Amino acid sequence: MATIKDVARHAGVSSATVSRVLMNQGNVSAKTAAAVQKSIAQLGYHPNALARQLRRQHTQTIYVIIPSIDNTFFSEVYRGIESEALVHHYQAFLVNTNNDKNQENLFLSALVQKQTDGIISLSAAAATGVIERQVAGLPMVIACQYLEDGSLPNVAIDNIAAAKEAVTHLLDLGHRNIGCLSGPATNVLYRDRLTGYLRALAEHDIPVNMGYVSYGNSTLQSGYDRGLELLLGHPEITAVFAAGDVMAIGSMKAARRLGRRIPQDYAVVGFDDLDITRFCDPPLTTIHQPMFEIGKYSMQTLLDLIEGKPTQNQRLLEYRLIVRESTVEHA
Amino acid sequence: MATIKDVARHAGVSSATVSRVLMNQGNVSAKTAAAVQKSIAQLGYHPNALARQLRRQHTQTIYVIIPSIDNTFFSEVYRGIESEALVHHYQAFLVNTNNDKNQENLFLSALVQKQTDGIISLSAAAATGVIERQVAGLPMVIACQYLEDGSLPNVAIDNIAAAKEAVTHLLDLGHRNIGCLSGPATNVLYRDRLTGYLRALAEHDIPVNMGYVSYGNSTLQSGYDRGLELLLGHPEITAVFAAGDVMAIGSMKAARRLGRRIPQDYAVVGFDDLDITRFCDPPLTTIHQPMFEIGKYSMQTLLDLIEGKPTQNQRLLEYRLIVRESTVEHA
DNA sequence: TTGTAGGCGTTATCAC
DNA sequence: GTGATAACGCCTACAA
Repeated sequence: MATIKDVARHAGVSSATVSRVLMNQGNVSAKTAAAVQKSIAQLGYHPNALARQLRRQHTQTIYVIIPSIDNTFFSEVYRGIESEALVHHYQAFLVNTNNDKNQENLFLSALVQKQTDGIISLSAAAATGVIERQVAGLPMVIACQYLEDGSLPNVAIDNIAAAKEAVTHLLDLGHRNIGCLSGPATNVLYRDRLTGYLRALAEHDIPVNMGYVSYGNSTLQSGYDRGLELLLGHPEITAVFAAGDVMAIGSMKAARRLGRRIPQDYAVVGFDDLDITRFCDPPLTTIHQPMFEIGKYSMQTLLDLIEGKPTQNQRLLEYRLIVRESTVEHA
Repeated sequence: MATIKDVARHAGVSSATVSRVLMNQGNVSAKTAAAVQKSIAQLGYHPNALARQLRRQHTQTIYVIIPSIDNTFFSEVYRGIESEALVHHYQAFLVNTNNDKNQENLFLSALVQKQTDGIISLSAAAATGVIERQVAGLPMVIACQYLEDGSLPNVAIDNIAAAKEAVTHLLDLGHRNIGCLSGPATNVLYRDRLTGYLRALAEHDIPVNMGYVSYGNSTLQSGYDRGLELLLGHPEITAVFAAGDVMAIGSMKAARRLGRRIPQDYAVVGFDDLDITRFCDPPLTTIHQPMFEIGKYSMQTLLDLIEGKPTQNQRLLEYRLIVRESTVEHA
């Protein structure tokens, strides 16, 4: 690989001059500039980002930590991040943790070493405390999730309220035996949504049957498995609140398999409003999360952090219930 | 951020010694090693990867270029790459081009500058020639796609043969008016699948009606839109071959909207075998691609390239037709 | 307008 | 076993 010195030699100037034309920071005669450009082209020279960043002490780079790359929810959030990053001339890269706490830790530590300018994490699996110690001083924001001690800025929606609204919708339709397909209890997000579910029931004086709540892992298969169990174990259930669209869709297949018609025999409401919810049969009633905006605001917050500006520690965006055809009045 | 010098000073040794314990490369007395470790912990020192990589001239890092992060097909391929990378102590990062040729070019050049050890691209949108010139010498392999001049190693399946098999399945069921939902004609992949479609028809002496083929962009919405058009413009069509599951699923909604029953009135076959195909209604007949293996072999090929070993220039993996309930004998 | 030189944080090669 | 020291490729005072 050609270095700046090679270019300098080739153009018969000093490396300082080459550097100047590289950052086209005036102070170079048009003539030398042209010569240098020519040499650059001829040698196929690319500046070495490692050296440059080492020297400049910043990278114009941020990394996004994603818990599971195969959930389109995260893709959409990421698109928001990316678009905002682009505007500010930052390059966004991605890492995938596969929902693995160790992976997350590993990446966190790798990223500090990589001297990136900042991190946005869509995961908060690693223990609180560990995270902050890892990144010690490196700008970082959490999106969609949050740390329970509130130590890192985060942007998300109010998951408790949203879940409560979803379940209330079911209650308003007359359902009384409502199942809950939750995610791993280790995840604040799912704990919050479960809380919302419980609160909605409480407000309607419906006694809680913990046998009605099942913990999956937000895959289609687990939505199917847990959904099947739920229906088999508690056939009196007429509606289900799934704490994620992916599980909701999995559970719809389980219901079909048992001969339940959706929504007449079994109403289902999801969470997230993934694209696919408009295309499944029937289209899914769900909570819409402003994924793109979450991404965008996370990036803005991160930029503020990077630039040392004061930042809001928590930003809650608007969600809304989208009623489609998977829910209907209880017969 | 503490540097190696800070640690050295704190432990009362030279930075060379600290470096030695960092790479625990013997030649350090147990006692000093312990002292150094202690200082490292106390100062919360993390080696600066930039400096290290600059010095070492390699990064133990590879980047994967993904055309659209929201297609779970790529996620699965990526998982294969990642798992293989892990084994060989490489860190895999991701970049997303949003199917944008300029983005792809931009990233290519950014990655060269980043001095990454290698690139796996699941996209080949940038013009042939441009790509090679960009990466000039940097190990790179293409997965799922390929360059038409064969200049970069690639691993994929035989898309022509696979598409032909899918369409032949439809023909064998007695369908004669078969639509084709293709992707952008600028993409070799979709051109290949279209070729497969045409060959199957030719082999059965079915005259081709180019009005039966429609070009979408592999989103659900576009599957729906193009599917609707197709059915509206050519109601005699009884089956469709979609060159991707995502479009297939979109088109199923279009068919339902027009009152067509799947598969009785409208048979549909997809391509890829995404997870979701097992969970939609009816489950989708499709071509299974060994996504994880594609990823794994790409990474292996890349490693060979990095280590200067000889590599196969093209590796074609096994696909297979999975018949589910979205296709049935033509009435 | 241009060149010289020092340093970013490491590691590797020498000596001792 | 340990410590100077040079170098990786670049940028930026400072001089000229």
